[in-house]
Amino acid sequence: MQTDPVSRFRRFARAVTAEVGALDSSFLGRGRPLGAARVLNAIGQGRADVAEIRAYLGLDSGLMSRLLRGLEEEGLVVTRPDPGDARRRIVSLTDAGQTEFAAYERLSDERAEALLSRHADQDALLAAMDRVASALLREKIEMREVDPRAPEAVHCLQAYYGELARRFPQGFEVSLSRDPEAGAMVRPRGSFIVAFSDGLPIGCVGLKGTGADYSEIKRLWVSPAARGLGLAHQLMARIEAIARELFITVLRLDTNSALPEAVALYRRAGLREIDRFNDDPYPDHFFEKRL
Amino acid sequence: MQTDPVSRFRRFARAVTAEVGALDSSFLGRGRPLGAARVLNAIGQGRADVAEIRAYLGLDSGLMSRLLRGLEEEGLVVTRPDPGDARRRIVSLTDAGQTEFAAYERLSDERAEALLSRHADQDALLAAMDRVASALLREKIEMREVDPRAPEAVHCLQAYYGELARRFPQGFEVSLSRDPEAGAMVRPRGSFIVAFSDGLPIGCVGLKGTGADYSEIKRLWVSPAARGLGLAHQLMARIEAIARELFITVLRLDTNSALPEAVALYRRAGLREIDRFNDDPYPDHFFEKRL
DNA sequence: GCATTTACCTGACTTAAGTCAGGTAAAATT
DNA sequence: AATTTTACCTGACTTAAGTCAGGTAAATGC
Repeated sequence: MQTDPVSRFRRFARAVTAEVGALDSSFLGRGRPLGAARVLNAIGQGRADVAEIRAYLGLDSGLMSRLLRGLEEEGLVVTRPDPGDARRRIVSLTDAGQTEFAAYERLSDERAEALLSRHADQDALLAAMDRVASALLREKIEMREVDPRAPEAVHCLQAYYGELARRFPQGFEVSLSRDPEAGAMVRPRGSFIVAFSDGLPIGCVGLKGTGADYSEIKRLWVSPAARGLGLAHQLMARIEAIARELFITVLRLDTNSALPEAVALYRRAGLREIDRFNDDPYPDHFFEKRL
Repeated sequence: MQTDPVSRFRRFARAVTAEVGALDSSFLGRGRPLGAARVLNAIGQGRADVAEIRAYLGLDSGLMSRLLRGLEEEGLVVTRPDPGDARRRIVSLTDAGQTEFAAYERLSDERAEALLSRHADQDALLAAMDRVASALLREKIEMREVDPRAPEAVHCLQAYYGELARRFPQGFEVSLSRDPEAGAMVRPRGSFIVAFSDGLPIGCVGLKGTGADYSEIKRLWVSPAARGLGLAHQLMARIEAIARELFITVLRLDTNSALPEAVALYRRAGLREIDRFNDDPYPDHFFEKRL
């Protein structure tokens, strides 16, 4: 019986090999050997340093040199010496190279679309794919400070409000269109952080300068695809570090017992439970931390 | 922002390519070119017909011939003419070939284990991987009649009872050790079906001959990894076909409103709701279908 | 300032993979 | 029975990928 973890993983590998291999094969759709196509795409993704591309693709220096020359002869890339170190070379795409790279991207998109369109339960499938990818990439999660009105932030906040609406027994009213608190979550009064995993927004947290003698942590959310990876802790640590940068000395936050994992997280993170400090109807738990 | 389906799928492909590629590379761990190793493994998996292996691996007939001869020279496989068609050839592993194939399997297992061990949230990760694999392989689901006391069946039944225990407000008492009903779910009185996806049991259903003038459908279960693929319908259709084979004319079943998707399924499947026909404390919905 | 290291290039080579045009014997078709 | 098709084999060839031993020029270390 193939129910042990190793068998399950190997079954997964067998299942995705065919589909993912088909995606890779878009690198062969334009009459260019795989090696040259991979180099072109590495450059298209923004890699400019020859040594970096070589390390990324695991190529021999001689082979890399020949592949690059081939692309140069095709008129797709140009190289010039690194001004800071004339031994090194900087590569970039010409206009023709941009066009060719875009064609590869389109091919990949088309194959991905064709593969996906064969599946009826796309939402569930993509959710599971997000989960697998987030777990596999968990060491490469990147956090960026963004404006809470930026699309990445709005994406997270919509998911957050949607979840509140589902989980609060009394529901939750979304008033996202013009968030009155957004202005308080930008520097220098506050901040807003979005966590990305290979480009996909998977979590957020806000720091809201209230003008009073404390600041508030708001809208801590982690995508279902990324739960169990310790991301909420990382977000809390990061926003706390920013609070210190902004000379904030007292952090407060409120939450609801319908979100028991949030309550547990705040307790574990060393926040102290305090009395109600606002008259918001939703929260029933209140925390504080002095920095 | 990379939140559209195509970007999410491509992110998934990027994330798994590295890991799955590492698994594939176990085919290179024994000093044999990839092509030869793939042929050896195809034979080890039970493929015996040369033409079938050629089609499966997408090889040219000349190349296949040479790879096979190489393996023969290594003493790993033997070929003999197909007795039914002397043009065709049957390949099988020698003892040395068996040993070599087992070594490849061990390599793959070890790599899989190493990859998995790097992940803390294994249960959630494997659940998501099962879901992805089941969706990708949904056209290759295989249903087999098995004894309800066989390990594959017990695996499904444990999952089934576990889910009942979680979902019934009053809980559910598992008395699996010696299932008194198992004997009524084997031919000629009844039947038990397990659905497999590339070896993993992902669903089951039982047909219980009661001795009375009706038979019962019992223990319809679909793994969370395979929901949304229409498997429950397939299982119902299959068990109904078997009931006809056994000259059963009336099918009954009971279920509980804590399982709304089951109630909805039975209604959609054309079963008629009837009055309570037993004094089991758990069910509160009763269905019948005349064949 | 001089030796060493580094980044890239070049030429000669090997290996793996695959293609293509025949060829043989058995099976299927007419 | 003759023809065609099929399954496999063989030899000659091409291409892609990669390896290895030098070589040049710039940067670095002592």
